[in-house]
Amino acid sequence: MKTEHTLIDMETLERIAPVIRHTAHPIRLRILDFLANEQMPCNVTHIVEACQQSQAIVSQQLRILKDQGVLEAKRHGNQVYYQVVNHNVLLLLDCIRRH
Amino acid sequence: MKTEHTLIDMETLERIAPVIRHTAHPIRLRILDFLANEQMPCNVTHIVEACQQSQAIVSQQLRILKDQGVLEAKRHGNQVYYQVVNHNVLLLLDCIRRH
DNA sequence: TTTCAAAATAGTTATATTGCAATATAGAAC
DNA sequence: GTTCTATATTGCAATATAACTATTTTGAAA
Repeated sequence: MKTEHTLIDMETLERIAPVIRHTAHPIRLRILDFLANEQMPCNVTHIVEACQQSQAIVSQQLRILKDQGVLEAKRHGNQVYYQVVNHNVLLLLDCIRRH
Repeated sequence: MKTEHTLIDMETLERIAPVIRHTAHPIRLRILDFLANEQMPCNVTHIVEACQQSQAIVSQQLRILKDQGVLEAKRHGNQVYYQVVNHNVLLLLDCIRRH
């Protein structure tokens, strides 16, 4: 008896692969790990500290994650707070912890 | 009471991110999904069929996955059989199925 | 309205990745 | 050896990504 073959279709793979690919970057993973730990929206300054990278670089990475629909941003006066909205990508972090 | 912060260290992220990044590619995910389904080493011709791509392209993708330590190849006479050896990356497929 | 802090964007250069066509290698069979 | 089948590699050209510096925008406060 052979196991049923139901491969994920290519359209799905083509749609999701870029999200994972864009997420699989050291700084961006750090951002996600940090936000997941904090369990609340955090402002950019706070995230910059957690990453130990320049503000410009972190801001770029935040934008990439936002473009991929992984994060969402909300401005409160002077500051912008980011939070994870695609919680599936957090599975990547579990995947890494188990490595 | 605040939750303990133990972020994954940057060295680990820098080491693992490329593996995930190289895996997050439509054809390479398809290869993994196929091999995971077959549950046994498969030869290149078989994999090419599953991918519906040219032999050259599939061969390139196989090499990339091998370089990343995701797959291993064994030659038997004329043919080369590939199998998944880093089973952690299969979590990506679960991650995609849940999307 | 000037100033300041927070965050985003632009511009640039270097490097990596992709897809594809052509060619090469490895082993089996004759 | 020659031929055939299976697989790998090479060389491009196009495109994408990375890192970094400098500059700009935004909103708050003086």
